[in-house]
Amino acid sequence: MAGDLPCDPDGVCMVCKTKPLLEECIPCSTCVTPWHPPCLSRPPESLASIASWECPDCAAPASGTPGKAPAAGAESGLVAAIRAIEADAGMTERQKARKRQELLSGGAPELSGDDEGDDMKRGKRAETDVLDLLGEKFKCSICMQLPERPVTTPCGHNFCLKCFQRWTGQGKYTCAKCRSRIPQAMVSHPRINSALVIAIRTAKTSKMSASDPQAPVLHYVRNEDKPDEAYRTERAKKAGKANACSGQIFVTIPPDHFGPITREYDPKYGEGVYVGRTWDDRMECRQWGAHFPHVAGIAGQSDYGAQSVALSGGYEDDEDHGEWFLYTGSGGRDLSGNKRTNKEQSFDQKFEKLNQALRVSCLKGYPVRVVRSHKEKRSSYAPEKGVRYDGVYRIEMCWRKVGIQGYKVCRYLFVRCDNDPAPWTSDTYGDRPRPLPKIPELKKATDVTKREESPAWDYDEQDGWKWIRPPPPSRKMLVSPDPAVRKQVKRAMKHSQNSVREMLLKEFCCLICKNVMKLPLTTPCAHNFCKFCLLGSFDDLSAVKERTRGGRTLRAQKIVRKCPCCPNDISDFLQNPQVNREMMDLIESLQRKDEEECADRLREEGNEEAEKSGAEESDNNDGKLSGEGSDHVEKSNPTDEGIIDMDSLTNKESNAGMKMSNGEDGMEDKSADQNGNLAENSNANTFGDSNESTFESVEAVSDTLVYKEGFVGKNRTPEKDFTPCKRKIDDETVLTGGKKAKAASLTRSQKSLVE
DNA sequence: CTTCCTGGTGTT
DNA sequence: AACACCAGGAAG
Repeated sequence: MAGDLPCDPDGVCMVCKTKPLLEECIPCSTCVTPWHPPCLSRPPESLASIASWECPDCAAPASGTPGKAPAAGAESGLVAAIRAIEADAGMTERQKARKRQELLSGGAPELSGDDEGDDMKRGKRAETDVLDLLGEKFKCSICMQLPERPVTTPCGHNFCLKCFQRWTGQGKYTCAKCRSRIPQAMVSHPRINSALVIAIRTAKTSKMSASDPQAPVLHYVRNEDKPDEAYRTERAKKAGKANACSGQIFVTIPPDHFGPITREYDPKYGEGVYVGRTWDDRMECRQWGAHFPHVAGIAGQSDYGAQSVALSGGYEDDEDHGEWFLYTGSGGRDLSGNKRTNKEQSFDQKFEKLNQALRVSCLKGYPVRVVRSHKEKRSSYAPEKGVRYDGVYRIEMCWRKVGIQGYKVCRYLFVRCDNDPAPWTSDTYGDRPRPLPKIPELKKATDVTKREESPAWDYDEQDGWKWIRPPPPSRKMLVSPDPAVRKQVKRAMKHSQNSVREMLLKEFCCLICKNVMKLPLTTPCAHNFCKFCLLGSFDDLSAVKERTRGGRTLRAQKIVRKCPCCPNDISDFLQNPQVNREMMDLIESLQRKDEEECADRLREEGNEEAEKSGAEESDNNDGKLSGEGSDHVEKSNPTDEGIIDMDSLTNKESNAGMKMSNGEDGMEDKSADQNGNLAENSNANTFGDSNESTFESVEAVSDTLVYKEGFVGKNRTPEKDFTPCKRKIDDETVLTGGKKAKAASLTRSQKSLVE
């Protein structure tokens, strides 16, 4: 059984290491990977069965995630379709690969509504280009497909998580492509390269959703006197962010809002909280409404339902399988004194309070938002750092059982039901209804609760997941929607439509210099950096400290070097870091294309400007943002410029970097880096003015709002006594680009303090 | 890594 | 007003 391996990309059988002729190999009918029959433990019996032969990997899919495969009924059709593609002599290999991908990702992309504007069409064309590029550049070296849940080895090769795990599961601890050793840590805890995931997915899907807000009830809390970031009151200055107060709430959902936070609730950027959105900490997550409680894992009301949960490793009974997980209720612990958390359980959990709230959501079939925190160390699906929004799940059933610590715990089966794919997959489409996984512990469960009525949130063949019955009305309804807010939302939504390539390039940022990576390295902890940035951030790269004393060499001492983004020791990786070639190729192709498009756009805009420059001037005099033109200039400039500037910079730099790469190491690179930063700062300054005016106008709008109650209570006067919570690097705000306005680095309250 | 310990915020 | 809560620095 073990030991069955396919041929590698060069056609060399991974078992016998010979290179059989192509005709000698048989392709798997599903994944089309070639295999060397003499090396198979169970080769196909007859000639006839070769045509429909499935490789060991496809025939025995890894257990675990349910429903990942296409619907059973469609399968035979799928296989036939793939074979038809393979048999088509009129297609090049690339075209075939492309077709296979389309099939496997759930059918050809439907290009609906061709009546969209020119912009949209260009967008679509760009995407398919990018998808082509991806298909060319990125292949899991085992299955030869676009990597699914990609992981990157220290030697710079990319694999599907599953292929990788299958490979290492067979006791192979060397790279399937280059035979370099794979470190044990990566074998036991492979990390998904999320930058790659997002890139692949952005290329596949168009984020330009057509959802037109049909007058949602906008909830607005009076909190504009709060700073943008979490802060601490005079009294709370002692300890860390634990005692911070929340900054502004940016979204306009009521605190008891169920389901996704869509763009119409986001007057700031008009994006809403998209799946995969990550924040530094729980406070920031709270500010975007994904999960309001700062400490608690469950947001909800026992008589009403639970809106969201956090998976952050607080309860050892939790079990995370990505698309579904088993969640543990809260309570059962002694929290007397000022303990926030106490891992020790000393009594049984019951279905009351927040546990009951979850049960209500289960019974009603409400969507529950899920955030995962980096603190959940046991899950492969947890983010590397911060807190990430992973979409909505439904609680299919709940029960009680005796937990690991011997007391009863409440248990919930969460199953994903989001229209957007999860952050760890490069799927194009979101979830489809999937069969419930087998839960062995159910045998010993008590108080088993299942939903009787039809779920309020359910799947519709046409529209995907949606409210089948109306969502529960908010009990904290506050304001009548102000037309100004709606206008603001609309404007923000327009601006959020970045071009695919811009988004992609943003994903391929070096986490140190924040520019698009050149010579990208992927650490075993799945962080991406420019080679020079990473190497340059360590002054001495020798593996060990050679301690010499009196001419004698003492025992060498290993040096620990932490990844700049996480506490992992990457000193082994630094000994022989290999550039992720595939990623580099892709970045370079993207940059080339981006230049082309920029040129295109400039030409077009030049024409447009010329056409209607007369009309615009009168608009601008008004000062208020009336026309799209002025609007566009004001708000999109900072992001646009930032990106364009970044690119041109990187291009210059990468040229320089390439030439330099022959010569000596980090010195030059560092100076280049500094240049980059300098340039960026000056850029920020240059546009500071326009930014500020945008800000003021936005706030002026907010101030006109009516409110009944707010989050600011208890006579708190943050302006007078807050200190902002520490931020690591100032330019972090700048670098997140469009997400956070650059002006945000200086909050309004801070400004007033300065004055 | 573990332990200590602060005093936010929503719910009861 | 009391209570509960899957934080998060800092120190050991």
